[in-house]
Amino acid sequence: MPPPDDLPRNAVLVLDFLLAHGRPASAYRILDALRPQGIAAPPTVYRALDRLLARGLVHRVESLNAFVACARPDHGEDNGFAICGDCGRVAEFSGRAVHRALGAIAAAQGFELAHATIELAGRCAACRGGEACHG
Amino acid sequence: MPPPDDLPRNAVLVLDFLLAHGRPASAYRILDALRPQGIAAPPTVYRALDRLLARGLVHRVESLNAFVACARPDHGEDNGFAICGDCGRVAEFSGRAVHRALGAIAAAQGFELAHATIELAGRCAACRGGEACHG
DNA sequence: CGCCGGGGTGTTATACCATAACATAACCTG
DNA sequence: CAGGTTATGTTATGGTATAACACCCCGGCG
Repeated sequence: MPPPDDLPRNAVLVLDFLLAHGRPASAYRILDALRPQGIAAPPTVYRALDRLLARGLVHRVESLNAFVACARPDHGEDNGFAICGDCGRVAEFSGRAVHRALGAIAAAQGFELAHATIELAGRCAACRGGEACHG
Repeated sequence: MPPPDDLPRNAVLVLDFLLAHGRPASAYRILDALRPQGIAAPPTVYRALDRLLARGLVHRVESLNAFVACARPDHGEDNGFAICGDCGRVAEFSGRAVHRALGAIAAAQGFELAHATIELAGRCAACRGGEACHG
């Protein structure tokens, strides 16, 4: 079930902008860019982004508080980004690649690794066990 | 050169709070907690956090916009966090562990993996080559 | 002593990121 | 047409982060 192309108008506007932009953009940057097309307030942008995120057509880049068009929508869910501090472009790589070797990824791409952020979200063993763990 | 303990007063207050807190806290959460100790404005907290981050005594958790005391300051720089969506606690693991197998980490800890965020920051091959790449 | 300098701090104001809450419009369907 | 659903518009607000400037303490030094 590939993502159907029946995206609402605003989602299309946002996605087209991100694709043309070629690097991550903050929601407010998107907002400014789309004002001429009638987008006037933050919630409009965030709603469009929510749809696109749900379809896996864009990703959120946590360390930038920004959003980027997915380079390869056939990817899995847990992707990585190699974020260039100079040009702001990102190289997206599959989460499976992480199983290989994180260090090798950077080296193979000629990427000078300054900092890696790795975050897993879910539920810990204690909480899965049904115990009250908020103490 | 282990980090000397000559931390300024405010950094000590923030670090002590984070250690006692046992999980990530936002800067404003810290601010609220330390008002009784005379901390009154955001910049005070952020300055203290900057010092602690520089010494590796706390880490920033990007996906939460929050900060957590480093569980093991002997770690390397690029650590990962397994963030429990229920209790908010994080398990910190060494970046080297990522070289093993990300999936195995979650399974071994009994952590139910909902989402992984992997971000590398640095400079891409193009920018390292000295080319103008901001086009 | 008087001067200077730097680090740490305090304070105000502001910019940026994100969402709650509510109103409206378009559309399909019975 | 009535009623539901989805998308959108609008206002207001809350959460995150930093710029800019003033102040104080303390130590070196003429």
